[in-house]
Amino acid sequence: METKMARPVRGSSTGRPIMRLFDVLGERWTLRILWELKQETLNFRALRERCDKVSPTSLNKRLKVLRELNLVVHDEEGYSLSDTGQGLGSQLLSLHEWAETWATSLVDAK
Amino acid sequence: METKMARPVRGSSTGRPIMRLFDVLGERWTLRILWELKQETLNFRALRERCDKVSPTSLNKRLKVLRELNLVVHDEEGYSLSDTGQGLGSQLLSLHEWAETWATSLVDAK
DNA sequence: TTGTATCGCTACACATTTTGTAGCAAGAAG
DNA sequence: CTTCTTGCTACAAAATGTGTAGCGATACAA
Repeated sequence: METKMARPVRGSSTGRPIMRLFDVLGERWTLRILWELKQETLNFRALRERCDKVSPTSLNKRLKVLRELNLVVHDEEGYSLSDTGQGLGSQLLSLHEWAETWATSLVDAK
Repeated sequence: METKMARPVRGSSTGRPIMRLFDVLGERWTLRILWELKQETLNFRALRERCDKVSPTSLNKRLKVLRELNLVVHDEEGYSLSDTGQGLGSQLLSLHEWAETWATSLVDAK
């Protein structure tokens, strides 16, 4: 039984899902891509615009990985989060809420 | 009123906290560092070991940013999450739970 | 057929980031 | 003094990311 999870993992060779996840999310643009796709389905060029015109090279690299990991799907409508990916999207939403309070605390600390 | 939040943000110039967060978390090792510090206070060298011997150069760069953003603190005991950072740590814990079910779904999809 | 437009994506050279090794300076303890 | 551990820096090589131009496929119009 071998899955995409078993691929070489940067930083940790245990193959623990959380490490694989940190790996993927730690690559530039990944979080942002998931964030934008959480809001709506977008085609390649539109997604690029949303992500501050990330280079198509990078975008395509990320999308390829995200599709392999079953987080993003691609159909005639464009790119969107898979059912699994939606779960991760929700996590990002709660991260967003946390970030708002964090920002406030930073301001207050001034 | 100006905070560390206002610093140049890779990918987005709006300065929205979530974008700043994506920025920081999207740098290599940041998520892992937070993860390890969530478990316990560690000194520089110990933290390095936990993070698969990340180069001291990278580790120091990350720690510097995390301290500036008030997520990590450094005292005689070593490095640890700030009160604010703990909040982020909890998010990672729930990310961990999600990752476990994700892994299962990947295996099943095989 | 021949245009025109849009799509996903690739080529490639340049720029930035990350890595690995070595080791320094400061402090504690003998 | 020596020896040990600490946080951290220097620096060159390797890996990763960027920006622009544009290709091949597809769709629709003239």
